[in-house]
Amino acid sequence: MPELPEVETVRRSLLPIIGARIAAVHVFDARLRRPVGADLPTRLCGRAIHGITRRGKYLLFDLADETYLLAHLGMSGALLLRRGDVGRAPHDHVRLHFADGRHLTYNDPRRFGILRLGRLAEFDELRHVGPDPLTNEFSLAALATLTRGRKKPIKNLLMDQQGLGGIGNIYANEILFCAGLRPGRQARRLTRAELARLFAAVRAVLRTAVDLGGSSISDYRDAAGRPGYFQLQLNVYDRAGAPCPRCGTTIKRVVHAGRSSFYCPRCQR
DNA sequence: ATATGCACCTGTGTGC
DNA sequence: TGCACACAGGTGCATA
Repeated sequence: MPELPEVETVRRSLLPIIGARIAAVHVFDARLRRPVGADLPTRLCGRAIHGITRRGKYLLFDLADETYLLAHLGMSGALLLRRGDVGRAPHDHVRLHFADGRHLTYNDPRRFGILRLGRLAEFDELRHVGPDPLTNEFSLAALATLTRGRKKPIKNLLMDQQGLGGIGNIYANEILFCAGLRPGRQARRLTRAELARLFAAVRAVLRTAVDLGGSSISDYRDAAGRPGYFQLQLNVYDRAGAPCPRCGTTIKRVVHAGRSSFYCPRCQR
């Protein structure tokens, strides 16, 4: 479910918990991709949320004293901020209760997500997260460096979190449509002009998707339960057999490195 | 080093 | 209706 635009939308929808103090923690099921630490409740209780930042698809809750709660939503994770008695729904795994009566529930049917407490330097998963494509750490020159000498398909390079943090399968496909590039093109074969189009497309697609609150394809919601609207703007993702919105040619599906790629054979070269 | 295949887990849609 | 199978927003490890 969640790529950069969805995670950023969740982050923004969680900002109202800044300042809230954690009064109780319930771990219903610790079996996530990494098991939730048995000491999580003890270590969280009494702490307050001082800030929430994002690194690629990861969220970092600042708990002060150099301690952070690291969260990743995997393929199907959601964080829901509510108040009152809501019971335990299927796939509710962890719930933080705040002193003011609100509570934050981590729900994840596939359990590919992560909730982990520690210091920044302890989070080895963050070492594989490259620069954020929406900041000025990312530039045309940086994109050119990333692609230099790389034989893999440009789509898989865009999805490599070590190069750029936050692009997943939906947005890689949409970015390449916007840039007019086939997903299977070898990264090192892109011309200067194509790299410039690609750079602009990364920025344009991700910014628009954040503005629209991400893509709600089946069940993605932000922390307040609101859906995103970028799914209404998808040009190629999951549209195999349907007409290209620009030229009417039938959208094709191929597989690159085990992930579905969608493209218009006429608009994308 | 680099690129791919597969496993992890549950739900959903499709075809027989 | 039941069943088998393919596929799904991600990542990390094993393998060439």
